[in-house]
Amino acid sequence: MGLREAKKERTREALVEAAVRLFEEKGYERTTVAQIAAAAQLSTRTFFLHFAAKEDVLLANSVPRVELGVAALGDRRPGETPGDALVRAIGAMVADASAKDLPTGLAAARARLVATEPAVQARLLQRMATAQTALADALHHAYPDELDPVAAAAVAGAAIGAVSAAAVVALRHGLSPTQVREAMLKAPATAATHLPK
Amino acid sequence: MGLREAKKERTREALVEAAVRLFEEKGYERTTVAQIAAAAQLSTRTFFLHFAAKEDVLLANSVPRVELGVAALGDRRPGETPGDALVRAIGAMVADASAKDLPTGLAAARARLVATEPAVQARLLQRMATAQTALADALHHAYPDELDPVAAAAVAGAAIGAVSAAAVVALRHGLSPTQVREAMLKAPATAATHLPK
DNA sequence: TGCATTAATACACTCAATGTAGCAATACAT
DNA sequence: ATGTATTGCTACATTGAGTGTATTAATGCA
Repeated sequence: MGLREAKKERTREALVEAAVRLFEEKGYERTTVAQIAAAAQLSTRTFFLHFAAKEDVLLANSVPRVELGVAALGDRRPGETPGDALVRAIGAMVADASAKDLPTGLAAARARLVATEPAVQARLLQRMATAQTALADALHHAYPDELDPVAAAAVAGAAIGAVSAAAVVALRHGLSPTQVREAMLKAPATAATHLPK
Repeated sequence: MGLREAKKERTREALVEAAVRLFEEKGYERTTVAQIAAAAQLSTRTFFLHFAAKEDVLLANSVPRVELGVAALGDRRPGETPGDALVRAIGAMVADASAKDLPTGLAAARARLVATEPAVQARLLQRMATAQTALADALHHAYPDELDPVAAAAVAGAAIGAVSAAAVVALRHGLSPTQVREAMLKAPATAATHLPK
C-alpha cells in the first residue's frame, strides 16, 4: 500500500474515531458533521469525501463484509444445503464484524444508535437490503439447479429476515450476548417449522 | 368527521396529489418540497405539518395499513397455523394498498421511486421494519402457547423477508403483475422447504 | 355570543450535502 | 534529480430539508 493510500486510510479512521467519540459524548443528533471533521482536524468537505452521508460513518466496513459473505457462498461445500451455506455465510459476516468493529467501539456505538436514531436505522436497513440482494445472487449461482433467482431471493430474504428480527427482539428483551447469539442461530429453523409449506 | 378534520384530510390529499404529479414530471430529486407545497397552494411549513419528511408523502397510508394487518392476526381462525394467519394478514395489507393507492397513482409512483431513489427505499424499509415488529407482537399474542416473542419475530421476519425479496426480484426480472403476485404467494413455502431445520 | 382549539402561515434559522476551483503532497516518468 | 500528472484535502458558495416560534383565522363548543 502506497503512502498516499495509507494516509487516506488514516484520515478515514480518524473520522470514524472522532465520530464515535462525539456521538457518545453528546448524542448523535447534537453532533454535527462539522464538529466531527473539526475534532479530526479535517475540513467538513473531507468528511463527505470519505462518507456519502453522516450515518455512513457508522457503517464503515460494510462493503468488504458483504463481499466476505458472497465469497463464503462461492465455495460451496459438498453435501451442504442452500440453507446451511447461507447460515455459514451469515456467520462469517458476523464474525468479521466482531473482529473488526468491536475493539474500536464502532460495533457498540452502531448497536446503540441503530436502536435509537431513525436515520441510522434507515441507512442500516438499506445496506442490509443491498447485502441481501448480493447474497441471493450468490446463492442462486451456487445452487443453479435447485434455486431459480426468485427462489434464491425468497430463501435469502427469509433467512436474513428471521435472523435480524430475532436479534432485535432478543436485544430488546435484554438477553445476554450469548442468548442473543443462540436466538439468531435458532431463528431460521424456527421460521422453517412454522411457515406454511 | 367534522369540517375541520375533513379540510385537513383534503389538504393532505392535495399534497400527495401534487407530489406524485411533480415526481412524475420532473423526477424525485429535482422536485423540492417548496414546489410541492406551491403546487398545492400551501406553504412549505404546512407540508411538514402533515409529513415528517419528503419521502413520507409516498407512504401516506401506511400506519392504518399496518393496523389492518395486526387486526387480521387478532381474529385468529380455528385450526389456522401461525404461518397461515401471517400470510392472510399480509394479503389483507396488500389488498388495502391495491384498493387505496392504485387509483390515485400513488402505488405506481411508490413502486417506481422505491426502485430508483435510495432515500425513498430507506424510508420504506424503515416503515416495513416497524410494521414487522407490530405484526410479530400480534402473532405472539395470537399464538402465546406456540410462539414466544423471539420465535414470533423470527417467523414474521422470515415471512416478510421472503415475500418482499421475492417481489423485488420478480419485478426486476420484468415479470407480469400476476407472476409477481404468484411469486410473493409462493415465497414463504419456498423458504420453508430450503431453510435448515 | 364568547371562548378554546387548531390548521395554516410567515419568518428566521440550522445543518446536511454538493459543486467548483485551487493548493500541496505523492506517484511516476524520463 | 527534475518535470509532470495524479489526487487527497481545503476554502468558499450554494441548495434544500427540516425545525422553532409567534401569529392569524377558521372551526368546535359551551
